[in-house]
Amino acid sequence: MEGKRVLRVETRRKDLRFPFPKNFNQRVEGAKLTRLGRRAKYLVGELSNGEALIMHLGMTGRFTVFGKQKGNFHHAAGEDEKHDHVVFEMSGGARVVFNDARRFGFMDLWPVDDLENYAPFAGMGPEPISNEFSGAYLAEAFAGKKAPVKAALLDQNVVAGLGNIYVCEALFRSGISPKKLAGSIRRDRLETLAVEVRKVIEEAIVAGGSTISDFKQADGELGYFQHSFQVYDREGEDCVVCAKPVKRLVQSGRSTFWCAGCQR
DNA sequence: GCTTGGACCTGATTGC
DNA sequence: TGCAATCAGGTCCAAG
Repeated sequence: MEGKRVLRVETRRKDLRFPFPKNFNQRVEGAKLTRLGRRAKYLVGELSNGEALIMHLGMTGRFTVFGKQKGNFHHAAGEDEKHDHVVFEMSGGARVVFNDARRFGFMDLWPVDDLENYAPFAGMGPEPISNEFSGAYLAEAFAGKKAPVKAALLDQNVVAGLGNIYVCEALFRSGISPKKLAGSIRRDRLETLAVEVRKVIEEAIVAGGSTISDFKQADGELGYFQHSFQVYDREGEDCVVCAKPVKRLVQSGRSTFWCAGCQR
């Protein structure tokens, strides 16, 4: 999409998780997408008309690129078209289709020069792969926190962009119990945690993400990081380190997978 | 002010 | 086989 013009936008329903912003199609059509970036789990497309096209995949959202483009990204029609909710027709012939069965994703528009005041971004923590994120940062962010470290790492105001899978994996690699209160973890262990969080994210990106049921990359490829899970979705299986069974518990309504032998 | 849990919506899986 | 219950990668908001 980057460098291309949005020739036409087709919204096939009036809302996703939230209603589309007012006059969404008209505000996007005709604009050139000058830069496509990301903040946490939000995709941010900067448009030539000064607005930012903000897109979130929710849990089951997916963008697929159809049409001829440098010989790649040429695919047959999607298998579940009833969940194709938005179609962007780009200059150059590509069709970018947003599909989201569960409709937890959404799209929004916000002035590019005011993104720091976009509500979800205000107060958001640093990116886990940025220089700002470190053991020292975690010590400061966790100070006085009585929530379990699992819940604290999922809080986007602490660190931006970690989800349930990667928090479970990072805690396992760090040897830290998900039940440990965030404010009670020693500084040296937070240094380890910061390193492992970064490594998990970087490895997952290289592997093309995690496909549990329906995630696909833009070219239709599946992710491969699920083959590297050490605890996530492995309840009852042997821990890869100590062979004790991996446990599951529910924290703040989310499943946590962990090893009681390795994580203290 | 901080933390938890329900709600949002659909589909796949499990159990009766 | 068929139906109901449960669970799922995220985020927001009300209640505690």
